[in-house]
Amino acid sequence: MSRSTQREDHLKALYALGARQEGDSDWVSTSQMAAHLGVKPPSVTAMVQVLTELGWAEHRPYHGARLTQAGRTLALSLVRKHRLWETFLVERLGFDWDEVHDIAEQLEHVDSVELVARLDAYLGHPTVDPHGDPIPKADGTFHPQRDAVLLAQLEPTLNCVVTGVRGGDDGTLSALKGRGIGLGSVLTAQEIRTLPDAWLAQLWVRPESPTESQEHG
Amino acid sequence: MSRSTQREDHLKALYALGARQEGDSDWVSTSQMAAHLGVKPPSVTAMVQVLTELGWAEHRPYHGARLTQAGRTLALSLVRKHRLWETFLVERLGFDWDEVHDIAEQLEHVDSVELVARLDAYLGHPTVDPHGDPIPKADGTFHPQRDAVLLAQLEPTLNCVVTGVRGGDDGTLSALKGRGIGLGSVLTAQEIRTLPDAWLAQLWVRPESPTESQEHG
DNA sequence: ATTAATTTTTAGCCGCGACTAAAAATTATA
DNA sequence: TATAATTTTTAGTCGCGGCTAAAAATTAAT
Repeated sequence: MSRSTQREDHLKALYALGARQEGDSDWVSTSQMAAHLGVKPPSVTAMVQVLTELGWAEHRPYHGARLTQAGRTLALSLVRKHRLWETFLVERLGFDWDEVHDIAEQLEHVDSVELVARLDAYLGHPTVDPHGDPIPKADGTFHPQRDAVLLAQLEPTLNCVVTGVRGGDDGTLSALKGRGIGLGSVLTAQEIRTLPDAWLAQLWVRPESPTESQEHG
Repeated sequence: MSRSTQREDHLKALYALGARQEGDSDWVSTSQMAAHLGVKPPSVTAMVQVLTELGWAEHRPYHGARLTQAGRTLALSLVRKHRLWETFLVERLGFDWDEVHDIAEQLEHVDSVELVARLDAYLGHPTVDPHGDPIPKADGTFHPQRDAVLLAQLEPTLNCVVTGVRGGDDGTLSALKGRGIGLGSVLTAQEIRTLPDAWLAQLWVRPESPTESQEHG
């Protein structure tokens, strides 16, 4: 791998752990990042200092790190690549949605703007990936998830349709598949009560009326 | 990039520089490899020793290195991945054949046997890549180039059809494109006499009768 | 057959990105 | 508020894969 892969992974971790918005309440601790990346905290401290020198992050010692605007833009381009490749793997190569994360993790580090542009066009400029997560546009903007809420926040009398899975580690994804739950799955209010608590904070759903049911294609 | 990318690149260099066949006349010098890879000879010596420890190469000091059977198998799988990705980039994403080398160079290091298998199937199990080079099968065997000869060896009265380009550096490829020469191009005997000498040893062609002409799709 | 020129290897160094152990700062508790 | 527990940073080391400079082997030339 190119030597900048590690930097990109730290940048993505910073983004993924909540440093998404501007503001002063979104600092991420080095130990959080370390846990996320599977390395030890001192390694993160060192890398965060590199990111700071590159102008991609700022670091308040003993307090945390967060992305600069430049860093956020870069992180978004990585997320974009990741989700476009996942879409390719599922829609064109026929992978299941719980198999693609590790491969996309490698593909996202391939460096070619032309490649990303052509892949995007080839896939028909998709706005969401196979997990239901939105795909940032080339300019860094999103099509936001419309009307979606986390299952934990759904009123307990409502049915819903699954529109995405937060996080996306393969363990959860294959567990969901084992229960027959995927993008577009309809969950009834009763059914929801049988689900493990851990999933309630991970499933994005679009609410429906208590009685209504809906097909998906 | 994963740390083994460098090892893979050295392995490919060893393969590319003629250590393809079994035998005792195909030793490759470390300086040859160094020039090919854009590094200095001592770096190659060190890496060749690593490959030797892994059982992928053998090294006779001051004489050269060559692949073991295991190393050759691995090198072939890299060539296979490279050429499958080139095929994808040209046939599916619409790249020109002179633009894809660097991108495929990165894609070939993505590690997933399942991905290669599915990509191969998606492309319809192609036997040659966009440069006309044969794509090794998963078991390491080739469909050999049928009836092809280098243009330098063609009898000067014969017309021919271009079936491949040896080497494949982007400079030559775009120069060829500038002259309107690509896979399937028909070259007449007169036309051939106008070509730069350097190309005669790089173009694979299938001979035709002196008068016959042929379409290509 | 020596000696000279070239090639290759060895020796020693550097930057990157991990690590452990120890020091410093912060947060929690008494 | 003073002290204890925790978190974070600093200090120092290591492996990888490059590098340069010097030594060793090979090849060429006298």
